[in-house]
Amino acid sequence: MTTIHDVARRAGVASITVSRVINNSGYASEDIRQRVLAAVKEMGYVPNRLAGSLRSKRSKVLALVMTDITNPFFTVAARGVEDVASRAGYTVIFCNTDEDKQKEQNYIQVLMQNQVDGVVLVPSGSDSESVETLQQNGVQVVVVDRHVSSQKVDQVRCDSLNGAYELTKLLISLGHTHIALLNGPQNVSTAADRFTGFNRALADAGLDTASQSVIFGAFTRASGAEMARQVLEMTPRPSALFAGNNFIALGVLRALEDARLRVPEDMAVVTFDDLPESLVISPFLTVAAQPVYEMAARATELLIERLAATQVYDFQDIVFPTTLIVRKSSGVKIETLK
Amino acid sequence: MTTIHDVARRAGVASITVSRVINNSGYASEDIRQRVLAAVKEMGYVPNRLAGSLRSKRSKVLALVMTDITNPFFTVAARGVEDVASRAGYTVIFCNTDEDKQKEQNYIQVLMQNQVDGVVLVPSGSDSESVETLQQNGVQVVVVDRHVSSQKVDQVRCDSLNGAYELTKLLISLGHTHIALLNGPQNVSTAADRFTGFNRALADAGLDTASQSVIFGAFTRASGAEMARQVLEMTPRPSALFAGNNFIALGVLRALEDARLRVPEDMAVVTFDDLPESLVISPFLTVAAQPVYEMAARATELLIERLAATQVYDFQDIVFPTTLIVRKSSGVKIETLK
DNA sequence: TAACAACATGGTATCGATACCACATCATCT
DNA sequence: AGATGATGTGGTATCGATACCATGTTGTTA
Repeated sequence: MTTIHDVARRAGVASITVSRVINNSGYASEDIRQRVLAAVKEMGYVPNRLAGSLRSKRSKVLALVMTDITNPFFTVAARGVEDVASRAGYTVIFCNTDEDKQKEQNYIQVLMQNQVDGVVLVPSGSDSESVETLQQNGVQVVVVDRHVSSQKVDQVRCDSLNGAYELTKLLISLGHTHIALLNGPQNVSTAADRFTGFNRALADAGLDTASQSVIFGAFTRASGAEMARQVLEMTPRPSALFAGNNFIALGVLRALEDARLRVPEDMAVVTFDDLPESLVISPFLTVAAQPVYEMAARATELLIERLAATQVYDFQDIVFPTTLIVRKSSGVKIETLK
Repeated sequence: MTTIHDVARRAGVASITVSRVINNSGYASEDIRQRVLAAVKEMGYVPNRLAGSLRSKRSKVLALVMTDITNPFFTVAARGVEDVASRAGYTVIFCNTDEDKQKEQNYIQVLMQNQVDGVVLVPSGSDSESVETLQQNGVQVVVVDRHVSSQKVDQVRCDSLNGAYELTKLLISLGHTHIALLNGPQNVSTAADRFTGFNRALADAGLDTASQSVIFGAFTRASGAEMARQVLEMTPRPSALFAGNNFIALGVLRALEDARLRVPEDMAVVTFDDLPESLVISPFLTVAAQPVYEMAARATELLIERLAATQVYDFQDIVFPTTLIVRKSSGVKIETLK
């Protein structure tokens, strides 16, 4: 393979000059610039970034560690990260942990070994172990979507508590008194916050929180369907279901269809996260929508700012608001039906 | 950051010995092995792979360059690649090209700069430009799913032609004489092969191929819906639709639902690729299923074998058979209905 | 016109690991 | 006993780029 020295020899300059030209750093006369670029082209020179990063101690690579690539929520987030990163000259590596702590830690190790400059992390749990591991190794981190206990890291997320509060309040205002929350894992902050918001809305409305059904499962279709089946067998059966995220909602819809229950006539349904238009028959789910793209983009900006910064400064905790979008799935006022 | 030299000093050995211990290469007495591992642990040593790869000229990193990460087809393929790769000690980087030639080339450049050892490539077109670029830079390649014109590369794919032939033959045997093929891009080999298989089945049955509707679009839900809408306005309207892949099928189903057409009563539907159970209401699509996981795994094995090989050998072209799975969406014999 | 900044280019050391070679020691075999 | 090969350890050069420092030229300003 041709190296920077080969190019330099061909162009009749020093290798450091070639480096300056291809990186647009330092000065270079137009004459030399042309000669170098010509040599690069003729020889099909591809710079070896390993060597460069080794010396400069900056790899210009970021990683997005997320829990489920197949979820449109994270697909959109990935675009947000990549757009901002590539604009700043960074490459992004995508890692999928499947909500598995072990996989997450493995990836963290591999990323550190490969000297990534920074990590956008969607943690699989609420502890800050991965965050600390990275920081101890000099890798910058931003936590997105989910909150971790550490105070010493930038965090960007949505207001799950308030979103859940609003969704629940809506259902209550429609006359529902028995609502089931089909949630994600209890140790994930978004699930915990949605649980809190749910309870608070019930309490504020003077409803008994103890008599509501709350199930903690996983943020997957399969878990959503399974939790819905459990709920349908309860007596008395809830009149409304609150799905913890988009995938749980899809599972819920499937279980309801299997049980020949209509939405919203037989069962009201609301959920977190909007689904891209292409994934659903037609938009009809009432949701607390999160500005995913903006969240991911903002997180990446924070990360890059910190990488560029010459000194340390306070960690930020940014919370985006959710937007309540009322569609058909939440139904109309129960009294109206009677 | 602690380096291998720091660890060596702490353990009272030479750095090369540390290298041997952590890589399990060469000899090391039990005593020294313990001392080194203890030092590694105490100091939280994380090897710098950039340095190692620079010297050894092997990064132990592979890349999977695919066209649509959000398609379950590729999600499964990704697992196939990763499983085989990690078993052999390789890390995998995932790249998504969105069927965009430019993006593909950009990724290829970045991957070469970062010295990946090999690439599993799902090409966005049928030319072999990316393959050649990689090979010229000493990066091994295996082409998966889609065929490229080059003879000098390992290729692994499914028998799209025969799969399409069987699906079409099935529709014909059910009495359909006017079938529309809603296909992917014409310059993608799988779409082209399915087109050929489609035509061959029609010809073999003595049907006029010219009078059938064939539309080339994209392998997406949106395109599937759009093509279906076009077809529904035709006179005479086809009685069966052949979707070029799973996403096109989902778009088709949506368009049919919007048009209040029932499947299979009002319109028979068949497609390529099976969908994971979790994505559909209930398995009811008649499909030509492809062994995606096996295909991806086999491709990765070929790649790794070639990386381990000490000499060159003939390139392989492996073709997996498809499996016809008949479900409800293809309907029953038309005469039966009358 | 002296002084100083901006422009332009190169020499050399170095990042952190491993390749390669060298050199002991020890057990085993004829 | 000497040869042979497996075992065990280290010294030094090197991968390909960039950091840092040095040096010369040109233009500009007081």
